[in-house]
Amino acid sequence: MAQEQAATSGRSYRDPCGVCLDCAVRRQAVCAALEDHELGALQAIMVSTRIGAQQTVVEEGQPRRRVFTLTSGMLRLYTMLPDGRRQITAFLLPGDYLGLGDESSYDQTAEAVVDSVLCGFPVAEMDRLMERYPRLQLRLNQMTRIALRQARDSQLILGRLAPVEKLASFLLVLSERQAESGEPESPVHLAMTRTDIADYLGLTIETVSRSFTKLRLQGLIQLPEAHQVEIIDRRALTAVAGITPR
Amino acid sequence: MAQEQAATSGRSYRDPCGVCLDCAVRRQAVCAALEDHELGALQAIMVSTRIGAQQTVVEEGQPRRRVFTLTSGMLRLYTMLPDGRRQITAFLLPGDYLGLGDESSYDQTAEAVVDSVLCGFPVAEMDRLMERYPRLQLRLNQMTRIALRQARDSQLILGRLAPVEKLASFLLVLSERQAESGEPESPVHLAMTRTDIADYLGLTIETVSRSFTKLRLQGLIQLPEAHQVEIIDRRALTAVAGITPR
DNA sequence: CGTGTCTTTGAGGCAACTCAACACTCGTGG
DNA sequence: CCACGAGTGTTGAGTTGCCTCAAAGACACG
Repeated sequence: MAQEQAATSGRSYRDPCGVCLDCAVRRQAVCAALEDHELGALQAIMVSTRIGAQQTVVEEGQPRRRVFTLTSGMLRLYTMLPDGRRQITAFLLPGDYLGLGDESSYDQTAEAVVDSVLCGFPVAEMDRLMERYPRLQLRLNQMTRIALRQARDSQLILGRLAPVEKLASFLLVLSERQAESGEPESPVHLAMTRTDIADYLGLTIETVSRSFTKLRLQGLIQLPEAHQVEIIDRRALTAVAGITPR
Repeated sequence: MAQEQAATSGRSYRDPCGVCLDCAVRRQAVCAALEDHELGALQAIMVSTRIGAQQTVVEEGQPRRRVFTLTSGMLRLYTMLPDGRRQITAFLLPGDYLGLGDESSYDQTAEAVVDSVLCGFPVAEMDRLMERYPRLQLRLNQMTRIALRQARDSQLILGRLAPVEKLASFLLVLSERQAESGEPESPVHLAMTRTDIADYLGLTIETVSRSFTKLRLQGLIQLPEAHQVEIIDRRALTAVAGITPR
């Protein structure tokens, strides 16, 4: 396992050039709740952080002092059992918020899947800001509700779908999220490894690999590279998934 | 399947005698956020509803017009696949709130496991009340965060635990929740059927039954009745569960 | 060019599922 | 009072499919 190598944080700094106004996730993240002229207040408490792939952002059990918006890259959120079994509960994409479910301490570990950039906010100052701008609070609640729905979708996938169905629905969700970010639906880019996918879907890497092969042999997808999935027959893939992705 | 028999609501009425002040879940439910003298506002929009076992409270897809606090009994929240496979994502106990994750329409079906009593609130009036009492809003957000954490715990259980481990952790969680309600920890009362447990843990009823037998033969539990579980060796049961319940 | 990581594929075993039968409880009605 | 049927839970036998173990290919990096 490579991700145990480092728990160090990346370099932090007041972002010199990238202002919130020009941010790539300005319309997706928490900040979407604020008007342009209100952004300064958020930017004043914001610290931009770059983090390398496989590095830990926050660790389960640590005091929850900062919350984050992911602006680029990808994070995995996971819980680990004493014997090493791991369950990834979510992949965070740009615009997503880190710290939604946590109370006084983080209850899951967050690691960067690839090099990522985060906006960090001190919890205390964020709380003050939410009192000042109630819409910020409302937006955060909405994002928590969305996360809850996603977690419950995941429960269905983990509990009742067969391996191929799990993978099909996973690919469709990724495809949808790519589309939401303005990228094309079809060549789905898998930033995570097969191990990550397995630990997200409750499978072994071998079963994940075999499921990819099955979908490929059925002509539903193509795999030009291991991390590039071309969706050939979306309708059939949806049928295999058993569920209509939200 | 018996639960398809009825989608009718129980009788609704302004509760004549039971006032919020004397409510059994006054300190656990949303209303815990309000002072005694503020309760009247909540009670004014509240409609108490009795619902029989197996009856549907809200159905997936319906417009979310009312939200509820469960005051007695038990609900199951579930999603169903077109082919009949079912995943129960949560069991709601007295004090729990129904409608946390939903936006404009319910995204899961809620059914009564046993005869239950609910406090119903029109969404529009509840929203107005939350503006008037910000603490109500905060409390609801906190409950959503708790639900999110529970859903993520469930993801771990579904994705990475073996059947016996799943059942052990399920029993421990129920035991804990009983204790929170002031009841004894040990004879855990299982209001739901084996089918419900199976659909919650991602197993078949036979595997659930065999797992009960395994725990019993190992001397960790006793089963005087099918719905009564005496926890004999809590430490060993926790070890089997693999996780420390929150 | 060797080393390490990641992915895929193959072979075999075991555990959970499927199918089936039986025990038990609880109503209902003869 | 007992026979009967429906619903629920347990147990057994057999099968399927996922996991385990193993190996080889692909690729990046030093």
